[in-house]
Amino acid sequence: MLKLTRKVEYALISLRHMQGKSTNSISSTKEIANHYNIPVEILAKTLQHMAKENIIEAINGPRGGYRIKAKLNKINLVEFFEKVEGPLGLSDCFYDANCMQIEFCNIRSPIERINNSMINMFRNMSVQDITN
Amino acid sequence: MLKLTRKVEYALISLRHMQGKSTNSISSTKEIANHYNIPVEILAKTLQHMAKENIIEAINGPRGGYRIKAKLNKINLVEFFEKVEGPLGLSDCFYDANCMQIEFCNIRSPIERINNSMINMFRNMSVQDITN
DNA sequence: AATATATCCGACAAAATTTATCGGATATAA
DNA sequence: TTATATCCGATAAATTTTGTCGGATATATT
Repeated sequence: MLKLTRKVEYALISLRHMQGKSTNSISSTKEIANHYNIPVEILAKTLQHMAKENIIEAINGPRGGYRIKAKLNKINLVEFFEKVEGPLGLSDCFYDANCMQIEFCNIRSPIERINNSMINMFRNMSVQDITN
Repeated sequence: MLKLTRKVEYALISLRHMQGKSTNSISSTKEIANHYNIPVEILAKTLQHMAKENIIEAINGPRGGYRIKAKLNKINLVEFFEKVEGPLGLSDCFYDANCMQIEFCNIRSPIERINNSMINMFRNMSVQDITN
């Protein structure tokens, strides 16, 4: 409950890895996967996904790989989580109402308050707060 | 990602339901399950569990059921979540280190900071903040 | 005492989500 | 031309969450 997914963790690990290197330096999927013991294919997917979201940039061909493209201090964690994993919320009902309880639910608005607190907390942190 | 489980939701719905009734009034599993469209058996488990944790009290026999036992304003959400669902954390590694990355993980301490922020947030809210 | 209604509880099954794998395509530096 | 890298859809495995089943125990009511 209330956990991050591995995809998000792998994404953050990769960003921090890249940020530790000199600007324009390129990191390959294999390099990162080996270094941190991450399954290559799943990391590949994660990196491709981040590239599509313009967080990082892909360089094709041999000696290719990825490097950071976005300003990490400009991306807050809510944006980041949503880019990497999709919509955020303590319950599905805040973005995809399809719930047997919804009609008579007596905790929707209290949970929503808490949800907002959580989201605000993450909105006040940038990706760079983690990768630095 | 970052979601509450149904068990927690069912528990909160039940508590709020009971709190809406006069003191010492008893609510049966079936009553709550029917009212909120919750599968009876799974709600039964959840209520039994809360009874074991002394949050509510079970009355056996016909016309039995449950009523609130603890002071809900004295139970913060971290305690509550942990009683109902077990240990809390953005990552398993904070309470059960068994992770391929752990040796070289470069985001453990940053994630831990965020984890602490989240936990503090929940610690500053009581169950009653939801059930009232 | 018998009965009906409730909790109690372990084992199991289904469903959903997360995590990982496979196969083959495309891009490009050497 | 070749080797090395990204790209990407389909699928499979693993894990977690959610729900079901069967039968036991407790007790108010009749």
